[in-house]
Amino acid sequence: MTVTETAAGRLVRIGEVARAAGVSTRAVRYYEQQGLLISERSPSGQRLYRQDAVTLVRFFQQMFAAGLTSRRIAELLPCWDSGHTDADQRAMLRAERDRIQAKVDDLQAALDRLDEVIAITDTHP
Amino acid sequence: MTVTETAAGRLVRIGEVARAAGVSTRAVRYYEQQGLLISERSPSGQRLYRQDAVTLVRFFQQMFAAGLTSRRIAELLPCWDSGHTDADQRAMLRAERDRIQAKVDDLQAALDRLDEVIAITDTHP
DNA sequence: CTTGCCTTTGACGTTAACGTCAGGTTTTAG
DNA sequence: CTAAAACCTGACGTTAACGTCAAAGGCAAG
Repeated sequence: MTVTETAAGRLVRIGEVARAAGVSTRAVRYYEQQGLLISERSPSGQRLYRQDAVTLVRFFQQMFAAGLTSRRIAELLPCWDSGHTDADQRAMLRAERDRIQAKVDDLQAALDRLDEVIAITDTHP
Repeated sequence: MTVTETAAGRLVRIGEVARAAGVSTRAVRYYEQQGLLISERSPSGQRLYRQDAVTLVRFFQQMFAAGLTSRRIAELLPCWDSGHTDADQRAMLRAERDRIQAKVDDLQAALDRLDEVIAITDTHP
């Protein structure tokens, strides 16, 4: 309990963030390099993250799974941080939303194709 | 109309296949190299495909979009060609089906997150 | 003090489905 | 016949999100 532990929360090292979020430390360093995470540094140079970094990393994983690049996520981060958005950001949000929706439709179509084949091959031993 | 043009259908060159399926000729050669397509060769060495190759290529595109690798598609091709499947193939079919379904769920979750943000930023100019 | 785990920077490796260029042959349109 | 368009093989380039290894420091426990 040092003087620096105020309402801002406890600071955690990279390993704890990685374990809590279910990713590698390499991934966390990569996110920081891409401008997705910010860290303070201990006197010896070790990264210290705020504990909400764990939530952020989980969110990044979800966006990556949806096909967003780290660049795009970085461009849209202000929408979460500040709640403020300009016209460009709103357009990007809708574009990504539409792209994901199209992808869902594609996947659903592929799923239907596979289910057809499964049904046929199951009744056709 | 040569003697070889029987009920098997007309043979088309790679460019026609590519255009009809909406891909590059490079992609078609790649598919053949991966064992997804078969071609006869003209006396001068040009690839000649059966016209149903177009349907196949479109199908490959759909499977690629669903995250299947060319290797996996090649392993499952007999399920379409012959209708016959062994236990391994049926297991693979279900595994891919489940993986795609999980991916759809992930995408839907990401979509909901984005829609939340869009709703907030739209009412919060 | 030393053992062992955690962290650092730096840099090369991976993967899949092609893109792209080079240099040469073939087919087609006129 | 000739020029353009299409085709061939071969081979290197691309991309994103990390994996992996190297060499070296840092930190609590016993």
